[in-house]
Order: sequence, then structure tokens, then C-alpha cells
Amino acid sequence: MSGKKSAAPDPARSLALLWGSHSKPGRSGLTVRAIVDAAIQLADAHGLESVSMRQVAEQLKAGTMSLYTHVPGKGELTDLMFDTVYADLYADVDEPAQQPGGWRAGMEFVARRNWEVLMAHPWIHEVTAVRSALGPNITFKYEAELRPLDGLGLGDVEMDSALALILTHVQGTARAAAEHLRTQRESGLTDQEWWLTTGPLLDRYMAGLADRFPVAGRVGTATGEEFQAAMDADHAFRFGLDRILDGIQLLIDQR
Amino acid sequence: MSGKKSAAPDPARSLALLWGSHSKPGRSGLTVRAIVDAAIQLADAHGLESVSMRQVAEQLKAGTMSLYTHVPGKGELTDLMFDTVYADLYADVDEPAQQPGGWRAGMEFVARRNWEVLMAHPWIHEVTAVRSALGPNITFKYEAELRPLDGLGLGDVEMDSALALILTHVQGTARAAAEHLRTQRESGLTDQEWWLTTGPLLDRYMAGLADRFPVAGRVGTATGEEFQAAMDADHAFRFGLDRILDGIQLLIDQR
DNA sequence: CGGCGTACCGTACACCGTACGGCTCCGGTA
DNA sequence: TACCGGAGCCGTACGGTGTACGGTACGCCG
Repeated sequence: MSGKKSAAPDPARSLALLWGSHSKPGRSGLTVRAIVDAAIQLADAHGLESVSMRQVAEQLKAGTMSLYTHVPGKGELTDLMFDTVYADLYADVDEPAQQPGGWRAGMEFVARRNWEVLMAHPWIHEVTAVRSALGPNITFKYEAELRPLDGLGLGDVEMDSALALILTHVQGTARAAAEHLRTQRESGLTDQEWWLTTGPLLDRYMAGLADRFPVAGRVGTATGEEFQAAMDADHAFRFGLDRILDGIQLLIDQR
Repeated sequence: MSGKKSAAPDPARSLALLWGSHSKPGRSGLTVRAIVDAAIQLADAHGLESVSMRQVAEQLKAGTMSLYTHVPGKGELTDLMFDTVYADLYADVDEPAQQPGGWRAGMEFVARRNWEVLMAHPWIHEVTAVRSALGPNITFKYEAELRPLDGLGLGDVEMDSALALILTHVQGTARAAAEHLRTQRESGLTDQEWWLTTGPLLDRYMAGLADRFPVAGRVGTATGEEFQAAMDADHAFRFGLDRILDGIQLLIDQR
């Protein structure tokens, strides 16, 4: 990771790439689109850390350095992966706004679609979003997701804040779930199995401290019993979304 | 980054490390505590990507491989960094619960303290939290943060969910802010300067599409004018927290 | 004073991103 | 048709990473 020295990512080039056609093949058929797709496929299957220029090139039966003809560097490649993954989020720019059930159903739809994409591509959490925030698909997404909130009496800034609040919740919850799934998969142990070996060990360290942490003990045990880990994420998603939408409802009522 | 093959992180060893004393020096004064502190210092100053075993060792004037006498590997080191950074969050386990103003003030205090830590150590967002979730400081934190919610009529599971909701919001918002600051620092451009060069370019790509994205255009412009980037994060933090607490209030009222 | 456990660390290996320079092939023009 | 410039392709090399392995040297205990 000595990539720090390639200091100048040239925003003009990045933008052109993001908004370009991606499908003009070179003489060996190599395409920006193909490169990005291969990278996404790799990330979906084996995690973002196994998306290396060498791996992507091998997948495409191309020389490693050939990729650099189409893509300035790895940073821009991940930017493209990010934007691309959001390409088919909504069939139509009005799909969220047209959900039956008003703004609340619209935003629930938005949350659910984002949740699904995040679950399908857990590596998204590891890429920094800022630089790709101006890609074509992200722009489309922003418009589609704002529309259910339009015309409710909220100010423009409030609309943006409300959407950001919802999306932050979805991302954060999905991220926790992804991390959980990943560690589970890596250890090869189910949650119960893991606790079976770890619990007693932990008890030894916390012995004597248990009375200092009564609430944590009680609540931790209760949540542990209520959920098997898989459900936990879904519950957190629903619970938080309900509270947030209630809060936004209150704000709308005040307007 | 070929660390995938070190497959067995031995949870027993990790736990012992997390809950151990960290201050038994070897014959050259090397200590777990010292190693972790050096790593944190490095991450604070130059980002997590510059925390390498070689860098940490150099900082301590020790050989690279000497670190492995005290720490099993880099993964465990980052786990320790994570737990350590939350060591001094609260002066007392009742500090949040004792804030004047009831549960709401308590949770605002919790949110603010978390916000401050996240802002002081932006690299936390890049480390996976799950594995250190059982460290001593994290356990203490969990207890302290649950207490303001105890005795309000909420169920145990609801208490956990409400806390998670608040913390997820703080983390997500702080993460966005950190990413924003980072890209700004790396490009060396202020937000205005950046938009001055990028805006016109973007307009060219979006020309003709502007009428397809009326809401995005209007809202994006409004938020852009309202905030200079620095304030944006603070606003998102406050707005979201207010909505969330309103939503939780509603739930409490129903109980 | 021997011996041994453990802290320390030098070297080596496989992997990473990518700078550089050479090769090959295609399209356009003379 | 002949050529030649530029663009696509890619082999090699450099400096970085985490860490396995094996050797050195210190301090403690009998």
C-alpha cells in the first residue's frame, strides 16, 4: 500500500470516466465496463481485499498493466465499482415516490432497496463514498430518493437531512450485519458455537465485575436470547427505521 | 496484504490480551501498552494506513519482529487500539445517567462523547468493531450508556435497540464527516475551490439532464449554500439525533 | 557457574500498486 | 501499396506490506 505518492487523481479524468460510455473495446476486447464488472464479481465472491489489479487482470485473461490503459488506478476503479452497483436501484426515478402509502411508504421502500444492495455487496462499506458521489447513478439515486419527501412542507435542507438520516441508519446497520456475517464466516463457527467456547472464558475475566455491570448483563443476556444473530440485523433495521420515521413525521406535523 | 493465511486468531489469546495488564515490560522495556499507544499515535497523526508493524517498531526503536513477542499479529493490535481508545470515555459508569435533564439529556451526552472520540480518532471507522466488542472498556461503555435508558418502561431488547440506533447514527455521521475531511485534506483544496473547478465540468455532463433531476438540483443547491462543509456534519448530527430522540420518546410514551 | 527459557530481531517470501519502457498492431495518409 | 505514428498491451522492477522461520543474546534459577 505505497500508493500514497500517486497524489494527483485528476478530478477531470475521474469525472470523464464516471460519466463515460465504458464500452469502447480496445483491440483485445478490454473495456472499462468489463474491468469494473470483473472487479465487482471478485469483490462479491471473495471480498474487497482480494480485488487486486493482478486478480482482476487474471480474471480477464489480460496482463496486469493493461488495465491501466482503461483506468487511471485502483482508486478510480473502486469509484466506478461504487457507482455501478447503484445502477439498477430503481426502475424509474419516480418508483419510490409512487409507492402506495404516502411519503412514509416511499421512504420505507428507499430504505429497503438500499438495504438489499448493501446486503448483496457488503464490500461497499469498505469503500470511501465521497469521490464517487457525483457519478451518474448516484445522482439519479439522489433525485429518486428525495422525491417522496417533496411537497410535504419540509424545507430543502430538511429534506436532505431527513434522507441522509435514513440512509445513514441503513448503512450503519447493514455494515454491522456485514461485519458480523464476515467474522462468523471466517471463524467457521455459528454464533452459538462461538459463545459456547468464548462465554466461559469471558466470565472468568469478568468475575467479580458482574455486579458492577448489572444492566449490561441483564440486557445483553436478554437480547442474546431473543435473537439468533441473523434476525438481529433485521430487527435493528426495522426498529431504527420506525423510530426515525416517527421522528420525521413529528417534524412534518410541525410544519 | 497477504495476511489471509494466518487463519486462526485464537479467541482465547485475544481475550487474554484484551483483558490483560499490558504493562509487564520485557528486557528492553517493550510493553503491550507501549505498542498500542505508539500505534494509536501513528494512526492519529498519519492515518490508519500508515500503521504498519515496521512503522510502529521504528517509533519504538525496536526490531519489527519484536512486536510479535507481545502481540500475536496486526489484527489483534488493531483490536487493542479500538478498545484502548474508549478507555476514558466516561469518568464514572453513572456519568451519562446522572446528567441533569433525564434520559434524553443522558443520551445526548452519550452521543456527544462518542462524537468527540470519533472526531479525535477518525481511523476508528476503518477497523472492524466486532472482534473487540468484548474488551473491558467496551463492556464498561455499554453499561454506562444503557443506564440512562433503564427504568423508563422499555423492555431490555428495546433498550439495546435504542442505544444501537443512537450509536449507529453518531458513527455514520462521524464517518461521513471524516471521509469528507480526509478527501479535502488530501486534495489540498477547500470545498469552494473544489466546486469552482469541478462544478462546470459536472454541468457539462449533466447538461440536458438537469430537467430530469429538478428536486436534486434544487435541494443540492440549497444545502450547498446553507452550509460550509464543516458545519454540515454538525448539522447532520444534531438533526438526526433530534429526530431519533423524538422517535424514542414516542415509544416510551406508549409504554 | 552452567543451562535454559524467553525476549529480541535479521532475513526471506509472497503479495500489493504502479512507474517505466518496449513491443505489436491498426488506421490514415502519401 | 508502403509507411509510419499513435495507442493498446504488457514484462520487469521498485518499494512497500504482514509474518514464518531460525538464530542470537540476555537474565534468572538451580
